[in-house]
Amino acid sequence: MKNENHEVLLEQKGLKKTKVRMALLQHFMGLDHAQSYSDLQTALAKEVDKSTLYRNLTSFEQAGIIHRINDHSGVSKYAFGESPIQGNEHAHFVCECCETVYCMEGLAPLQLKVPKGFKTKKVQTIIRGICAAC
Amino acid sequence: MKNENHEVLLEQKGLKKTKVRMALLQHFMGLDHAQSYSDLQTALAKEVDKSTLYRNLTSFEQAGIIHRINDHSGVSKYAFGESPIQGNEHAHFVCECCETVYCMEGLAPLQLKVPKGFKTKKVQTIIRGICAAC
DNA sequence: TTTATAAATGCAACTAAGTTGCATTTATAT
DNA sequence: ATATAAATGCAACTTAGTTGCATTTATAAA
Repeated sequence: MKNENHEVLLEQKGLKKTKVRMALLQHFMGLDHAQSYSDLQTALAKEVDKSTLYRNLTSFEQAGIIHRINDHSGVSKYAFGESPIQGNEHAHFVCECCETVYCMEGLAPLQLKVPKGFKTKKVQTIIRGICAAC
Repeated sequence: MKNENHEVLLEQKGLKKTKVRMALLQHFMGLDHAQSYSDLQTALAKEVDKSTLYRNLTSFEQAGIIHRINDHSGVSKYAFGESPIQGNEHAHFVCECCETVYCMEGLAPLQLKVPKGFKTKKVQTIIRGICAAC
């Protein structure tokens, strides 16, 4: 991916093109699995301030550039692309061996019957198993 | 539920009958929704030490008395009964209005196709919507 | 009933995630 | 070139959850 693309993306979303954001985009695109805050902190060689990082994750999430995933590990993870609960319906796969989280695109959404009085809006699915790398 | 039942349950699981545990069981049984640490801390009038509470939650979970639920809120919640990923297969319903988490018993587990190299072990489902109380 | 002992409790100190207020810096539109 | 709104960095904070250790308590055995 070229820097050009990142700039266009940020502009589209009305976000200023800053070093931290360019580095973040660079890092997210081309990754096939989700990143925690500490993964990101480690990956972004030039130390980025904690609050700056979190604020950018929030901005990106609101802009639909990334989505936040809760995988039962206790910490949020973030992956490129829109959220499954708005727009891009997909499931998440958590490897029980390496704890890596992948987005599984194109899985049929499921229908579940709920008790009287309850109204389903969205269904979120986490698949646990062993990933291709393990 | 009588105290008798709680005592029997603890004995069955090889756990000592203590005040904190009896109070916890008392609280969990008869509830139709999940509790966070802070819910529990508030509910157990007689202040219980944080680590004692967490340790008991862990013991109860290991004994299959309660199970831990991740509802995307960032904090774990706990509900009476065995875990859906061992034994008691069920989905969790999260109310988008009041954030209450309910266990939905008897929902059919589903088959999802994953990419080559990935192996599914368990599927966890969170249903988001509006609950009967809202 | 007393006593030994292993487990449970309470406390303090800690880690790590995530948030907030504020002063400074920087990207961008004019 | 400059004004301005947004982004950054910093410090201080909150809350979830954990750990080590000394004390207490439930229970089983004498």
